[in-house]
Amino acid sequence: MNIFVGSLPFKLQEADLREIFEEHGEVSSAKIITDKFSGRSKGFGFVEMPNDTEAQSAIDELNGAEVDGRAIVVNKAEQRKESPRRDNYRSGGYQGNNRRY
DNA sequence: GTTGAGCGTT
Repeated sequence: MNIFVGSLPFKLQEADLREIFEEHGEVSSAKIITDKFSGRSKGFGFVEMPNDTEAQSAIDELNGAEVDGRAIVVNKAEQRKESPRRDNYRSGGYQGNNRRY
C-alpha cells in the first residue's frame, strides 16, 4: 500500500520518515518530495508498505502524530500507479525513430 | 536564514 504523508517538517529526511513508519510495520520504500529546482523539501512525501494491515495500522497511528513538534498527516496515497500497462507490446522496434532537429 | 495545503520523477 502506498501512503501519502503530509505536514512534514522541512528538515525531515527520507530515512527519518522510513524509521517512523517502520515502528508500525514493514516499510518497502519511503520518499520525501523535494523541489527539482530549489532542492528544498516540499513538506510531504510517500511511504510504501507491503503489508496492508500494517499499513492501515500505521496510517491510523501516525495520522496526527507529532514529528519534530509538527502534527503530520497520513493518508492512503492516490494518483500514482505502480503497474502501468506492460502487456500487448511487441519487441519490434519503432520505424519512425529518425530524429530531425 | 524564509514557507505550510496537499498527492511523487521513473
